[in-house]
Amino acid sequence: MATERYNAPDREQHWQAAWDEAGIYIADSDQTKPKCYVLEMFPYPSGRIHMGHVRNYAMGDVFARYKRAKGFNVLHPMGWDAFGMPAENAALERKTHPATWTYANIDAMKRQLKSMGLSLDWSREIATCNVAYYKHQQEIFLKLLEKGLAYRGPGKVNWDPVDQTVLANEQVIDGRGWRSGALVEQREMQVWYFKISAFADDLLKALSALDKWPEKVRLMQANWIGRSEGMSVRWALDPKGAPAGETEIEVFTTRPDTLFGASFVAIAADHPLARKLAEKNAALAEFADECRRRGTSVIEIEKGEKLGFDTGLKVRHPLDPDWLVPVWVANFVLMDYGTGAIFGCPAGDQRDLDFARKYDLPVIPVILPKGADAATFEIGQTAADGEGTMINSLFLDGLTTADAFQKVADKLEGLMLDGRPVGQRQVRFRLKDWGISRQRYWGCPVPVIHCETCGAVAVPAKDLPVELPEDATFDKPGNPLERHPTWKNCTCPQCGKPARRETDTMDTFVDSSWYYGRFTAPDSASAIDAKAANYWLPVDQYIGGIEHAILHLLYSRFFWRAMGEAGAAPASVKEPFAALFTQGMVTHETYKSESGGWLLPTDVTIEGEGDVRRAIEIATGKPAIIGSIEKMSKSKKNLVDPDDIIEHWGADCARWFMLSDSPPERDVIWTEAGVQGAGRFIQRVWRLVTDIAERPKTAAGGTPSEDAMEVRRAAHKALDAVGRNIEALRFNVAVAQIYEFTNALSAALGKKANDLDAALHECAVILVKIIAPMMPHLAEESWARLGYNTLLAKEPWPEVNPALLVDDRVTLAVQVNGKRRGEITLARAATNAEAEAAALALEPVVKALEGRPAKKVIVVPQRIVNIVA
RNA sequence: GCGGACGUGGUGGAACGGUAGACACACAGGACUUAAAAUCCUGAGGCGGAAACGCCGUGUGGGUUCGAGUCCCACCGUCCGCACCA
Repeated sequence: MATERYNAPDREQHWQAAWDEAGIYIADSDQTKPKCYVLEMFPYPSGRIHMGHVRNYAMGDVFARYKRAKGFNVLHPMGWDAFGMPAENAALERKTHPATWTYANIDAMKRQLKSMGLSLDWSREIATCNVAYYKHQQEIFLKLLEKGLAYRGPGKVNWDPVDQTVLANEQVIDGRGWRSGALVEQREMQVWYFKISAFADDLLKALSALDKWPEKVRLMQANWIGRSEGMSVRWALDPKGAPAGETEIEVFTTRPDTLFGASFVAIAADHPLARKLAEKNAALAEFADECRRRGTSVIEIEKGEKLGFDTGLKVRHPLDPDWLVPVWVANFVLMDYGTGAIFGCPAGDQRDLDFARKYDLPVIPVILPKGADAATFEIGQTAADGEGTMINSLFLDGLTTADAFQKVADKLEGLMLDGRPVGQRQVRFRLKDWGISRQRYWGCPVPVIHCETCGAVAVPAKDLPVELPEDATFDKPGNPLERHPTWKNCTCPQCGKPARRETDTMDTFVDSSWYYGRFTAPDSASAIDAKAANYWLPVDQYIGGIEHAILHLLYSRFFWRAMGEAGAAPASVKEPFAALFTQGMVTHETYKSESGGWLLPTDVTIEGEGDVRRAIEIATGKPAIIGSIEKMSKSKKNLVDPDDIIEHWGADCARWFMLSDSPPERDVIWTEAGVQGAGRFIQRVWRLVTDIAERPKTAAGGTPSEDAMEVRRAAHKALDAVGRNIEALRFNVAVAQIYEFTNALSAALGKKANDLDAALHECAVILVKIIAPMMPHLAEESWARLGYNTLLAKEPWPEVNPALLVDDRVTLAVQVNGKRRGEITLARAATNAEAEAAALALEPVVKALEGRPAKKVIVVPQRIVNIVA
């Protein structure tokens, strides 16, 4: 029967308008209902959405629509992470104001997102660059300042000479700015910090309760926070050659048990002692400069050698004053971890061993590994850094490494040097305070005034917000606030004298550290409405890219805690995100022209298949090179524009393809064939629905036919499986279940039972409802076609009929010695004895047994029979 | 170097310790058509065989188990993260 093709672009616009008009995605203010807060990481308004967004938001939308159908009051908001460098770069390049550029991008992207048919509550839209948002951020900042959770301090900062801005350590990649790619220089300046280190222990401990987070993200955060138990140990400096006033070196170690294996002490190039020595030692100064130039990134240091410089100074061993140990400056010792000084135990640490071998320093074995022979044990090129028994360590000999730790720690805490204990047990974290100062315009101004008399003074509440001046100039790099003629001039709120406004703005990670809270009451007069936050938070399902595993997610966890302590948010909710899902990237083949330039997928045509598959550059007709499959990126031009796809195939098609096949946490490869497949399925559903809609809807009485029962069982099994798989975000498996059910439904169309039409209608309704979260427009159109005049988007998820989930006959595999020999089909209720008898009677089984009796028969009901011969 | 993840057909991938390869893509053959597209049907892990069927098969080698893609050990490979964290 001929059916008109489903015209996706046309119907999609129709239904989007209908949804908008009905306002069905506005979250209900009734706080007595069970709630579900679904959130995808909000986008930076770059101007266009990309396929990664499509995937991210499609996933969140499926979850949100499903939960809505399950009766939850769903909050599914969207906003814009709208501050940041690109707007300022655009201003520089195109002479448009960052605000103009940003809001134009927001408009364009909002239109694109709307065309995807996402069930978003746009009434809660937030743009972080809007003063309505950032004025609250300034209030929060001042509360943190009051609590001592924000502070200004000196810091060695990473200076990006291209972006003219400070980068957090975390934002420097391979010694280069993570956005600009420029080589980063070290600079010393006064900057603003958030005291995330004060929460290190809590942020670490609370990770274990985040059981709906991926294990790998929790692990990455735990490693990032980096708790280590050790002790600080003070080494007296031998006066010979020591600069005036320098009498000791304090090191931090996690292995005080290996103290008797010490053969050197190494300090960082930036250690105060090294600096003093360098003043009078040109060679050392040169060495220290070299260390700074090399940066601190792992890869550079790894490729380079471990370098040291012998200062000629000596320190006295804390447990043996007659034992003098040389002091070196080493490039692998970092000033900002621990005390910037270590003691080297080559026998117990691989890095120290490499260093000792290179500079010919003594290697004293102090740990005898388990199973090693004391008489013959020696250290070659591999350090014994594990557990074992202490040797060559005087009073520690014979103890385990763990016992030795405690014994030596006790001893050092009892020993005195200049009236203070030589050693102290300490817990240290590698997590450093979060530097938030940015020397740029397009960010939230830090609401502080600098007065020569009063120092840094908070802007009084009545003077908030501190708004960005609109008439800044963007004709050259650097901070437009700094060079603005009037904006920074003000009077001190305390003494009234002329003063200077802080020109730093905040890191955009601050903006995204609390937006999820603002969404719960976006118009609240205070930053956070406690009642709304308590109802909606935590976010029940947060979805975003793995690239935010540490920074954004850790900052948010910290910031919500800090807001709680400062009274800016209810302290009852500690963790903002109850469940986290990190989706994989969208990848695509890359293409290059003969001359080596990257080509867009739309610049080439593909001919042939498999081994003879080749690409032709359309513009020139010349062969193009098919490259590797990579993450879609502007630089490699392997982009597919969501607009093109949606215009041609429809949003449902793009959504469906994004959810099919690849597990959501893994990368998905965008292929033309895949989209076509999704498009075909849409037409197939449409034909099915149309066919069924044209049948009479009468129900037949009497005993249901087996044909009807069969297709109904398929429907309810799919319904059950799809629900559970959406709940678990296993969209690819849910898609497969739907395909399977669709196949069963197609097959049933040709059957003739007189009660079939009623069953088919029931099945079509189920089909339409289970595809609805993924392909909402097609589902809505199908729903109407089936004769309903309500909005499907408001319909509940169907109830599973448990009786239809079980088959009355089941097939069991029959194995002999674990090898499959056949199968038997039995009544579901068959006993084990019946199953055993049926299995043993099976011809291939008789043959395999060759007349031997079965030694043992294992029957797993409804699954398998295994005969052990 | 450290930490983590992953290895299943031509491809993407399924598989509570229980019939490996569901489902899809690509492919081949057939039906419909003047033809194509669309659609429908059929086939397909490898080897051998006309077939029945047999053997092999989830990176490699061991182990646990009646039974291992799944659990354990060792290795190989690929990918990701990283701040030599003392």
